[in-house]
Amino acid sequence: MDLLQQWRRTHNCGELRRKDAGAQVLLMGWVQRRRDHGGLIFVDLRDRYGIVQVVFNPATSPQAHAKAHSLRSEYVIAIKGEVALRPPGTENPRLATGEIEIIVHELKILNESRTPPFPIEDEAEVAENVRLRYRYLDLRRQRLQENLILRHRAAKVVRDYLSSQGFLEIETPFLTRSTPEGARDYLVPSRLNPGNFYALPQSPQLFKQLLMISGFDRYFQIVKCFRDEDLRADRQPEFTQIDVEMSFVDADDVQNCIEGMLEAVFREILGVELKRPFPKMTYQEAIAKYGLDRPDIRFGMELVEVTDVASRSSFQVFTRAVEGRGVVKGINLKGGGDRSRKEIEELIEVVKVYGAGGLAWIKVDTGGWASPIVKFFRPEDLREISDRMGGEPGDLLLFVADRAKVVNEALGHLRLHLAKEKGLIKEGTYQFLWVVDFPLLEYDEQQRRFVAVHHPFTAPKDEDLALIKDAPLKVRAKAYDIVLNGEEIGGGSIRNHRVDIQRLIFETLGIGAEEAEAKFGFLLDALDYGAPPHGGIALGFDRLLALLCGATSIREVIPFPKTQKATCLLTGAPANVDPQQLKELHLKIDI
RNA sequence: GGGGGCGUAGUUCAGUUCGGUUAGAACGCCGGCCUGUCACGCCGGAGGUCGCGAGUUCAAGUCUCGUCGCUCCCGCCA
Repeated sequence: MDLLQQWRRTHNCGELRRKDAGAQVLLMGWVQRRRDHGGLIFVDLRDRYGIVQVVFNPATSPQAHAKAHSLRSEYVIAIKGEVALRPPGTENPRLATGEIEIIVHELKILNESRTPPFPIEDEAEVAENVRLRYRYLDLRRQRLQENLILRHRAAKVVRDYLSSQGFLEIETPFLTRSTPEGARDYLVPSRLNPGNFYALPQSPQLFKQLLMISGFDRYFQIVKCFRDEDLRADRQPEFTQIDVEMSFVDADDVQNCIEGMLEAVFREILGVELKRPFPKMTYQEAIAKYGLDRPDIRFGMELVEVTDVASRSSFQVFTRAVEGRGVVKGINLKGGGDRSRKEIEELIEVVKVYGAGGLAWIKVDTGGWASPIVKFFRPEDLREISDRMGGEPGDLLLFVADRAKVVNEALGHLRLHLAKEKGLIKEGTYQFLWVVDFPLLEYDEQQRRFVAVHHPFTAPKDEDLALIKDAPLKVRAKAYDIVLNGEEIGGGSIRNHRVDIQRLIFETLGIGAEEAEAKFGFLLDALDYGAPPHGGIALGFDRLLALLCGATSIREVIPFPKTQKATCLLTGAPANVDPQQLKELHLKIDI
């Protein structure tokens, strides 16, 4: 192996072109591939900028050629040589540098490499645990390099845009206090305060509100957040938010600002011009028509309520659901009438996941309706259902009858399932949607109390405030989610800046005055010192990036992600610690 | 906490139904030959705790039970 000494790169591996022919260059990088012809040896030299072919010719430099014989994949080398046009007919149009090659005069082997466990190529499909174990090698692959480069660029667009709009990037603490409500906290024991713990923030929510109270007016941060909950393809225990807060604004101002930011991101990163303003839909409409609070409106197949007609049937599944204060809704799979009974039965599995007991179906035929359940309906009722759902011959009508929540979730997901299966979703389109007017509260059966749908600092709509005592579930919040292609990428709200209303909300949530004082006293105090009207939003940066990259998991845009059990296969975290460390922290393990 | 999928050579997989010879393939790796390749080619070779542990059996990669890991989903995630 050789020392770097005074050798320095003159170029990277991706930038040399025809016009550079004749130049003396010094390149460094990794051996992507070696093609040893015995005489000539070709090496594809790789760095993050690209790949260039270098040629070892025994006639040019016998020493370098002899040395090149020992090169292997992923060796780190430096070469001095001359840029030459490739001989006619040997250009490689698949390489950006494919018109030229480097005739090597001198070779340094800066480091050797064990044979990598998998090839450093995008095409290599490697099990995820292997990739994570050797993440530093996985990250050498072009695909992930591009993802992280895109991540950097997107973050910069966000910073530049928000800065141009007068926002200040201000850091908030990671070591903070645990607050009730919300996700499980990651805790950090305090050595100096035995028995006490910090919590890593689920989001900088309260700090950004405090910054508004301090008068910073417009704040943002691209910031890590921590939630100790179970993982998913789009959920990691630590993830990144674009966190934004503004003073003297209402929901429209926040939304408008975020639209501008996303417009800049899509323009700069993808070259896509977004249509503005983004459409808005109330939560109520989203649930009614799409079954989910994050509708994918790139295609139709909307849910249709048929509870009233269903109640007139003698089909017990329907009538019982209606009697139990449930609902009956359906979707129309256009042209789905050619599905076999077995194929329809398979769809039951899709809805069962969400608690639905089954799936009723009716095929619309030229002559009428075909289904095991038509006999329970009067013809005029079938006509009514079919018409309401836009049924035409060849269509398949699918129904779920149950509690509203189950029906909506089951059909909402079934709708997505069918659309993906039938290819109804046009790839490469970006359909944004604001979902607004979320309910402020929902009832938690387990805890037997009201809980905040968004978070406890969200303001109720002015006109609904009076309902809070008598009909808390009817109170709508000044809360909004931003949905992209059916995925929630962010959510926010206007906050309670008046302490009386904030106290009222705590009270409604069953947080007594004493508890509120103990846990949120600092916020209530702050609100009491001239808090301006304010609100904001937080966007899931990883999720946004995954959509921008076309990745199916946010792990593809995170350099060192955790597994589904929240472990790091690279470092082995989490791990045991030295007993001495525990002692210093006054901790005893009890498992 | 629950349901599904996967786990066999360094990698990706076949073999597992219905137990039966020495567990195969491709790529990669090692050695040799090769002066215009770029998925170089040709010849030869090495490489396996079939995730792990019990059990059934004359015999287990294959069947049973348990367990571990990765993954998708439900619950959970204000």
